[in-house]
Amino acid sequence: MDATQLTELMGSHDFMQLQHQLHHNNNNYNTDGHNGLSSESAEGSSRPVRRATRRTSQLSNNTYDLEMTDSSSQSDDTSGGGGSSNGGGSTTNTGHPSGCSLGGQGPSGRGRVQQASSGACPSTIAPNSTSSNSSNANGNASRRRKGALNAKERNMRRLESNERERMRMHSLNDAFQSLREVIPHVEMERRLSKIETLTLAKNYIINLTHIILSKRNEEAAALELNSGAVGGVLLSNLSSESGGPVASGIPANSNAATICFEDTLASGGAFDCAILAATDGSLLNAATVTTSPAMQSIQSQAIHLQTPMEQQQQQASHLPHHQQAMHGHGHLGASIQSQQQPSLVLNGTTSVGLGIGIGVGVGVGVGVCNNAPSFADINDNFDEPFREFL
DNA sequence: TAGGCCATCTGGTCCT
DNA sequence: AGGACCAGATGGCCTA
Repeated sequence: MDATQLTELMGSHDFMQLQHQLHHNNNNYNTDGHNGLSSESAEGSSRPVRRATRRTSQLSNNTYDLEMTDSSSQSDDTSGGGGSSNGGGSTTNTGHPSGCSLGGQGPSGRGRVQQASSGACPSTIAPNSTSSNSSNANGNASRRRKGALNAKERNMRRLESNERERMRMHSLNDAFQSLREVIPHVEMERRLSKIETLTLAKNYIINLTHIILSKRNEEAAALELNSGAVGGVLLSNLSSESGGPVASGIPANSNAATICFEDTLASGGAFDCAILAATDGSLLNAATVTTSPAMQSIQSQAIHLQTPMEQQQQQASHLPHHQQAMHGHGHLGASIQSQQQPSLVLNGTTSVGLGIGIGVGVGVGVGVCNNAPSFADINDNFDEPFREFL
């Protein structure tokens, strides 16, 4: 499937299909904790094959002369990226004759947590060796001899820095791989690139957000029809941190709202908040969107929060009904448009009461929902993901 | 062969 | 002071 097809698919917002494809991809892509780089994951994918060789430690083949006195001279020999790595297809550092491995570093490791054996891998770094050397010298660096010793230590530090950087990048790549595994995407001949992964993740989040809003709008409409109550969801427990979504970047008269929901997908209870757009007609029609179980779960939670009590509390805000309206939904009919409050917080830590109502609701034009400022005023790229996948 | 993507090295800067 | 972070440089691998 090429990028054009991806674009079309994303344009359809058929997340059920995406979810299906996600499952399919999860079966195809390597998830063995090796960053999807093993050769097994390379079936039909060239990148994993290539990167399988990259994952091997360059240090395994680097023959740093720690006795050299000029670190700049060694850099000429060791720079050049993957070129110095072994050409093996294994992910287990087969390049080193002694089988030394710097791989297997967990993504959670930060900094130097790898304890390499300098004895078994003379050309690799013993990450703590320097510190131990320093400790052997009673930590008195000022008394170190200048000249060759410093150059030697510089080389060692450079090697350590290289290893840390390598591990850091590995962790980053592991995170990318984790992201690939949780976002639905269509099957491709190759693995998603980093930029594709980020773009898709962003779009996915935005679409999820829209789905929640759409669902909420429908529910609000239903409640109004049944009881005549004012639609809307109480904004509860909205984070009021100064750097939070509400306080940052949303004009007081903007239609933008903030939604915070428990991330049921990946973060295990973390609270993800996203700034939502007031509708400008770009919102999805929920009836046309099928969602993944996780998304449906989110939606059900959203519905659950729409209680009459919450509606009453919203009414207590004394905001005119039409001013409480955040936006209308282009697909839901005029009777609903002036009663949408696309603010939904499922969880959080700090209540700010009428956060949305104050920060967002006030000043929204009456009955001009579709013409009101949208999130695009805040983020010009907001709508763009819906027009084009990548 | 050009371009895309990537891993790694490297030196500078920021942060604790 | 040392580690994290960042961006530039370099070169390999792959596809069109």
